[in-house]
Amino acid sequence: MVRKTILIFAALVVALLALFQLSKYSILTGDSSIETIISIIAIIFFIIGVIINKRILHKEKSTTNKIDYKKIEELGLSKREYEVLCTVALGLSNKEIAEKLFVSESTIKTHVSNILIKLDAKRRTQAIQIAKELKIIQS
Amino acid sequence: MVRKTILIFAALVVALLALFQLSKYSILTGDSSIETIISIIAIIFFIIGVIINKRILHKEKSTTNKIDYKKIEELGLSKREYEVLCTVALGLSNKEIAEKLFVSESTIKTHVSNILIKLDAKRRTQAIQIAKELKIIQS
DNA sequence: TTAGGACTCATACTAAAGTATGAAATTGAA
DNA sequence: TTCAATTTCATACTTTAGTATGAGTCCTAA
Repeated sequence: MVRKTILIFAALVVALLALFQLSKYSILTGDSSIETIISIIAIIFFIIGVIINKRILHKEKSTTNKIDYKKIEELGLSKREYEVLCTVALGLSNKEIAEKLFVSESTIKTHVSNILIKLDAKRRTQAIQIAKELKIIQS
Repeated sequence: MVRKTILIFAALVVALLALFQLSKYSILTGDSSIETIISIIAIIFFIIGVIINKRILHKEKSTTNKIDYKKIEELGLSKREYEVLCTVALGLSNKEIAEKLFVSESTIKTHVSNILIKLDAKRRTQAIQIAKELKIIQS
């Protein structure tokens, strides 16, 4: 993360120094005008600015919307319980969840009860909210 | 939207032309080295690139996460019903909502029933999901 | 092999959610 | 003012959700 940024900036400095030499050479030989050099530099650094900013924002976005799997473990949610939690968040009833996962409704009730305890929720709607706040399900 | 972008780019071109003149002047008078000029230009355009990119992405984000008030009207949800819908999405029970809005629990039940009909949902959890998909509540 | 965790299921219960119906008060626009 | 929509409330009911308890199965790590 930090190393990448350092590398990118190092590359930028090198590119800049190279451009210095190019500009000097160009002026001396008269191959191209100073305006062209400056324009190219401006465009290049404009593009670099856009790219770097996009990467940073993309990283932020991916980290803010990412599911916190560590949290799931910390809460002690089992694989099946997490599965049920996700279907609950989709708005399914216990009966529908039971059919979807090929188990009985009473099994789902047991799972949901355990989920509520582990998430410290009173209702399934509250569990959904808490799960989203804890970033353990998609918001 | 588009006009703003044109204006910004026009300003950039003007700034660039101004820098041309400055660079020429500086070289002639020997006030500063060509390296300094180029560095400044590079930094300025890098920053401009970052700012423009940030604005564009911010605009995208704000439009994708914005609440669709037209949809709320289309669905025929009344002011109070929408209010109840929001509290339901927070995970509150009918009783808690009643206390929060200073009305009886039966009133909330009536509202919720009407909300379910208007959102074509079978349960409140499903209503929350649908409302989020329709972008009429915060996701 | 065995102890514990995860998953399953059932029964019996309480609590909450949701439906249906009717009705009164309020409000805003024509 | 009057009419329609909104908001409010109640009662009686059905359905779904959630709790408590006990128990059987399966799998895995010690």
